[in-house]
Amino acid sequence: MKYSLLFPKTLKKAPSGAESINQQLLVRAGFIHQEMAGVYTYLPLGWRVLDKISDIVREEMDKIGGQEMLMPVLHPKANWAKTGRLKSFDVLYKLEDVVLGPSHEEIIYPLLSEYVKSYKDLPLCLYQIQMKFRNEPRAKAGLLRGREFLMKDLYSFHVSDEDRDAYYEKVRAVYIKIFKKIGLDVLKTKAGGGTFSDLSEEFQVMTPSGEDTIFVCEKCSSVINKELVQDKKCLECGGGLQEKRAIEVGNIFPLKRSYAEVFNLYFTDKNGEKKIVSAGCYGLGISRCMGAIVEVFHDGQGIIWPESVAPFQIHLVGLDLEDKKVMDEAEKIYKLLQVEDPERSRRTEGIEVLYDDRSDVSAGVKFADADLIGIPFRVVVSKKTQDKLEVKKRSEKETKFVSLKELIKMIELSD
RNA sequence: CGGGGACUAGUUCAUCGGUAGAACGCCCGCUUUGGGAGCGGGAAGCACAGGGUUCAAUUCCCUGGUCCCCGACCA
Repeated sequence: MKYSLLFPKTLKKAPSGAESINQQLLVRAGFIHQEMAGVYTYLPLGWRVLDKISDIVREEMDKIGGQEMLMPVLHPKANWAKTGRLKSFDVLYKLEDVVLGPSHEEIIYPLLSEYVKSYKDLPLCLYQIQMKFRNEPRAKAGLLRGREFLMKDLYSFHVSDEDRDAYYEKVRAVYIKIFKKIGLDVLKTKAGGGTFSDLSEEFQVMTPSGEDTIFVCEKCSSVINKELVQDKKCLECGGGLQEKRAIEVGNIFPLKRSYAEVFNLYFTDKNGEKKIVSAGCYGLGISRCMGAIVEVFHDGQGIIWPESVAPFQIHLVGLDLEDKKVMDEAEKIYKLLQVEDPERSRRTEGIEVLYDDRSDVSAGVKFADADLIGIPFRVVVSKKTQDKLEVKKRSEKETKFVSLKELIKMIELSD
């Protein structure tokens, strides 16, 4: 992608009102644009990041037998009346005859009750990645608490609670793997289950800017959400608890039996007996992860994307482009990088490169923009670089002069 | 949903009871290119909306809206 064509350009200042780090940097760097409180447009750069995160999530969901599909945003109001959540789910957006989906039990249970009849139809693991709608009384902190947000929700259905619990363990392990892949260290946290279940487990990213309060046991280091804390004592070992701030990026629930009862989700087992289906639901906030990553990975100049989720791998900066030789060299490198390694294909054949081809701005502007946008590798081509490339990792200070081959090797190794 | 703050050019802000100004950005020209360059010129505004006070309101007062912050809430 040529920077001169990229929509939109960076901003020197964040709009007033953008106070959280993730909002300031994502808005200034041109990843998102706020439309209302808690509602954002994902601009080309931001959408690429969401797409990267989604792809990682998909890959792992598929590995544990998940099948991706897409359920509707508009839900029949009657279904929500049936479960009682038309009233109890207090952040539900209600329209005249429909509600906007904040979660999809009210869709997937009736759906499955039409198809699942036998133990042979189970287990079944279905997921989607979709915008969710929740009328938060106070949307805040950029992408961390929106009223419209991108989420992956997986639902699993089983012949027994034991089978469900075994799968639940699997999902828990995969979640930790996913968060690690996208650069986030998470803590598993015990929490309440709201309208879904009695208890649940959350995945929390510890950071001072987090908007959740969690408690970490000084003795056994288990972690508990504040809603479960009484007397500031650990539930596991009775040890003292330390209060910390964190961002909840995932939440998994063994679902209440009542959903299956309400929507008549039963099956016939081997012995011809009618049995109730056991289920779990597993949420992961894709857009919130994007915000959390920025909260964790940034410095005074801008964002520092982990390589796995960066919108591009290389930010190629062309300087002295009025010099035809330099310009030709930069263009050549730009093209070579993109076709050099077809194994890395995603949107383009080869490495994803953002090429700053502008000839009407100073070097300083280009460097400042590169730092702000936060692509992992900055590669400069200029009069100085001759037949080498000047490479600097966004996360490091030193620059190195390397050949094109060495650069490609660097990128492959760091993957 | 309680408490607080804000709303003026595309953006960040200044102004102030007497009909609006800078910087950045944008457009044109020249100059310039290793950390947000320089000079000159230009375009750019129903001052959130409605009501009041006043000879006169962007400015003071009231109501509403929107956004932000603190709390409550948060599957």
